[in-house]
Amino acid sequence: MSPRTTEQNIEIKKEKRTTIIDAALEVFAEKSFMGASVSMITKKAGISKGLLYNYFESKEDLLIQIIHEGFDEFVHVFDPNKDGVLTTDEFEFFVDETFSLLKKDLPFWKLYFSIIVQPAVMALVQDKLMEFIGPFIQTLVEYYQKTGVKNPEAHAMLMGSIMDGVSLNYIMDPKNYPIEDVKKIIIDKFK
Amino acid sequence: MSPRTTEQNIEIKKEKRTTIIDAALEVFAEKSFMGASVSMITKKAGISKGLLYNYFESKEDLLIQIIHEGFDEFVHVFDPNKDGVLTTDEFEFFVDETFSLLKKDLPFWKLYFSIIVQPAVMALVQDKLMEFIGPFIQTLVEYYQKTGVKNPEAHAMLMGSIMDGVSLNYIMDPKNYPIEDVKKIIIDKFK
Amino acid sequence: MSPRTTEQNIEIKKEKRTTIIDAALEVFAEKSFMGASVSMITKKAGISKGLLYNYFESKEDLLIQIIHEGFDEFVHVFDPNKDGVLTTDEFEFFVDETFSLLKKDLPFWKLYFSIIVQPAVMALVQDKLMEFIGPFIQTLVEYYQKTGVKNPEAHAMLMGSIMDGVSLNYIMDPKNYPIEDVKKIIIDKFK
Amino acid sequence: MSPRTTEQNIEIKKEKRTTIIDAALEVFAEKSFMGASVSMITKKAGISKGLLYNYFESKEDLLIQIIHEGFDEFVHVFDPNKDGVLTTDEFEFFVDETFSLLKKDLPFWKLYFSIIVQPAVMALVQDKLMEFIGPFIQTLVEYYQKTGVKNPEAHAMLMGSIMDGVSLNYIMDPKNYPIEDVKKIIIDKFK
DNA sequence: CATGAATGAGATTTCATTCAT
DNA sequence: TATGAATGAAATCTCATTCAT
Repeated sequence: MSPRTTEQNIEIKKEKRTTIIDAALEVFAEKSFMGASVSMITKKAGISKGLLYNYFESKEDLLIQIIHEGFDEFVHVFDPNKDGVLTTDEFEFFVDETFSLLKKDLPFWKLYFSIIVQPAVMALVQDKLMEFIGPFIQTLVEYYQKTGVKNPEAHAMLMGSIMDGVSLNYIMDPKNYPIEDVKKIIIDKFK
Repeated sequence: MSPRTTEQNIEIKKEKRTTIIDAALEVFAEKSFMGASVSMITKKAGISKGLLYNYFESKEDLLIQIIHEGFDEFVHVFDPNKDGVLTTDEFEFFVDETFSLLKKDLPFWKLYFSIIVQPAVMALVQDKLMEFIGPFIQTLVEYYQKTGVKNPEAHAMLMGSIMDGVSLNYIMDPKNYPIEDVKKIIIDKFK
Repeated sequence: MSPRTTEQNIEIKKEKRTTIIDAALEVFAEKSFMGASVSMITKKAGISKGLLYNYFESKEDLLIQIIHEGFDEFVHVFDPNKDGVLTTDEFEFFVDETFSLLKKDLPFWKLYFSIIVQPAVMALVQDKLMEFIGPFIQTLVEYYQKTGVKNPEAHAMLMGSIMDGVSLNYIMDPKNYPIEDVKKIIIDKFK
Repeated sequence: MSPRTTEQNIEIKKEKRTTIIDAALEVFAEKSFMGASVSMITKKAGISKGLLYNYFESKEDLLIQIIHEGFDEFVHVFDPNKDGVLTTDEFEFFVDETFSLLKKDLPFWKLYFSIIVQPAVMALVQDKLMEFIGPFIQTLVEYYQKTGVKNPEAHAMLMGSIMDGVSLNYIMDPKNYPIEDVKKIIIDKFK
């Protein structure tokens, strides 16, 4: 039996880590952070309880890492224009891309919404979320400044709220929510 | 000598019940249902743990009663027009009234949003919520049918989603959210 | 409103006391002493919890008084012959009377059997029970000495055990237990 | 380094399970099911409260498993003749074996008697008990039919009651109960 | 004499986390 | 790296008892 190479070990670790995160995401989405137990997660991941603690320091740490990585990936994917100022076409792309990302990782966004409505849990990931949401809103503010509406800040806030509201309703019932029609109306009215 | 009269006891019960519900609402709003403990609630209410169970059968029962009473009151207050069809003026009133109610009972609506994103908790109050949300959406659909837009269902869904999104953002930071400006934009664009 | 006379008050107290004991007996019989709660008893008796403590010092005291009174009454009724020595006819009467008493107060005897199999509860009423059971067995020993069997002590123990065994099975299912036939066999074989 | 082997874990589980059951049996025998607390059991077993729930779903489940296994073992040991019909010699063996089993596991039979006198607890194990007691009585009925007594059913019931009564008295005070002499009288009179 | 709201200790149960292997 | 038995703190809930009225 030759020992595993370092590369193989790293690969194995990465895969197992992903397995755990995926399982945790599903359980968190269903039960929320407080309602999910470590047992549920390890059972779903098909690993022992002890092993989870080789990868994450605690249940809280697991949550934090999930959120951090989720948003890092999000920011990576979602940045239509490096300078942060949107053209009208980019605004359309922006709306489109947001809902497209939603579909790709429903459990993550379910977790996101369950976190933001729980101050006690929100505190754990507040910084990371702000790091992401801040520029997002800022980009919108600048966009509406450019379009010349009277109250760009309120427009940006509303637009952000709409994205939240539509996302929230979509993830609760993706099958029946008329996301495409809704998207068209949004773009039509808010571009 | 003589025992407390029945009237006195009823009065005591009513008041204490309200005390408990108010305390529970605050704790639920802060920690969500799963994250709130009965100890936290009774401590905030200034009573012993045991006493809560003189008033509510269980923590679940407490939640259910809070939700039921909250929505019963809501429906009582919020009914712009008995026939369920809105005029444009009533639509304005409708938007206005929604946000006005929000302000009156922030903890209740925080609880509401923390529930709808937790399937396991949502199941406990699903029926009651649907009883309330169904007609709400239906009223919007009928309104948009009357205004003659191309896709009234999608408009209604979007409008409902917007109310959710704005409410969600408002309750998370009522001080800084430009609710009045946002309301004007909504009415302007969606009436 | 003239005040109640002392006699009336004593009468009322006695009746209420009986009401409580009867209720307690039923609940104890169904749930056993440990499984019965004071609430169950007061509910069944139709009184407040506080009132029970006007009549009995504690749940334990209630049990003790029930047992004491039950056996005092039993001894009062059940004493075929003052000198404690049975004739054959009296032996028949003795068996007959035992089962007859059983029928008259099933809950009491259910309680009795649930107590004797619980050392921790038995300790509370041990003395009273022994006060009653001792002479009972002694009478049987003397009877079998008189009949000239080889081992009167063992006969007496067996006879006592039989009375227990039959009683136990009878109270568990009075409708279906062939108590009359069984009695005949006992008298036939053990007189 | 390497985790415990599956065999080791199975071994540990089996032993600990036995430890818990033995402790529970002692506590149940002393306090009865309702009067025994999980704390008492785990303290006697020398384990933490939490661990009991790795082995049994609940206190009720613990009781049920004890009863099931107890009777399964009993039926295994106690089956004088496969065809279920006793000869006179087998009847003697039957009586003998019953009391012999009693001696081997006093706490179990104490538990048994404390259960049958508590309807609320009896309900939990009713089925299992009937599964065992039914054939037992049936075998006796057939035996007395064969001996040609007038009322075989009553004889069988009485015989069952006697076994109960003697057992009950024996387990309450094994040191002083003249079990051998009593056995002889039973066999003499009821064979 | 009578009520039942209230308490607090303790019951059953859950669960994040540790650790021997 | 991986296991899962084990812990202990804390959760939900029960209940005998007290006490203001």
